[in-house]
Amino acid sequence: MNIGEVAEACGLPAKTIRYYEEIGLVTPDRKENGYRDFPEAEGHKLAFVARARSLGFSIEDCRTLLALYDDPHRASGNVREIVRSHVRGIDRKIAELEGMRDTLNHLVERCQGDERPECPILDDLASAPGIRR
Amino acid sequence: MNIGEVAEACGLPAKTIRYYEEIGLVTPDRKENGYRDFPEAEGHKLAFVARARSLGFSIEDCRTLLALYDDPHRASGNVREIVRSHVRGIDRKIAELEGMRDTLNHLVERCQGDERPECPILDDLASAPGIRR
DNA sequence: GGTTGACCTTCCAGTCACTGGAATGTGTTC
DNA sequence: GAACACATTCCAGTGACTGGAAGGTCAACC
Repeated sequence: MNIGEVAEACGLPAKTIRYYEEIGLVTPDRKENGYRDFPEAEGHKLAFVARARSLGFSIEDCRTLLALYDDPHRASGNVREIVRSHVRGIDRKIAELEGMRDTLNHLVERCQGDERPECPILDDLASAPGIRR
Repeated sequence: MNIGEVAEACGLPAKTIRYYEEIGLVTPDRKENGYRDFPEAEGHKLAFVARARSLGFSIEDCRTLLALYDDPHRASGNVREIVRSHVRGIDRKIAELEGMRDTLNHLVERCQGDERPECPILDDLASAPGIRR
């Protein structure tokens, strides 16, 4: 399979696939003309990585997950722990974003949002702690 | 004020403050010895940016907000619209993360997480669409 | 045989917002 | 004068791509 076909199949841009080869996530063969040639197994790996990336895993996580996928003697407990740890990270990010959103919504509510310059939002940003003397 | 003092006051690392100068967010004076000298107004700007960054605004947003802060003829409606648009972006991110989390939690529930290699999580990742032929 | 156009190749640079480190200069204190 | 904290500049790296230039290959059509 050419890079274009495999890109179409797994939904990743060809550029990204070349990048994945560069960092050693996949290792396609080469045809005589220098074109990459993806055997089925490499196409599967790319689809695997595409799915894992869409679930927010880092490239290094993907590398680890791929290795576990390839290892018939893996323990599913290892996989689950990686996923759980990733979920904890996601939860932290959600909490952080919700904190921001709530603060911002409070500020938006208090701002008239008209032609006048008075603005509680800017006042809040300017009244950051520190500098006060 | 030296960079160290202003860093302490606004809670940003000195490195970050030098970077902010490089990209034109702040323009401290210079003492005879070459050291940066931050007048009070520049310290306020840094605190403003630090607060805005902690609420998730991009550097370019910060630049715009600083300009509005400095403009006595601003319309608070412009500020509010920037913030609202930022909140919409945050909401999109939260929704995306929640989707990931829910999918991952489903997978974790179905995985035994023991010594055996059978793993519904890896099975899911491997059964990504595409490639199927 | 020539030409178009789609596809492929490599390489370099840019993104965002810093962060680390090296090499060097300055200020303060003992 | 030595030690030490603080300051300076400059260069390189992070993560995960993405864009673009310059060129090679292939299939189809005239």
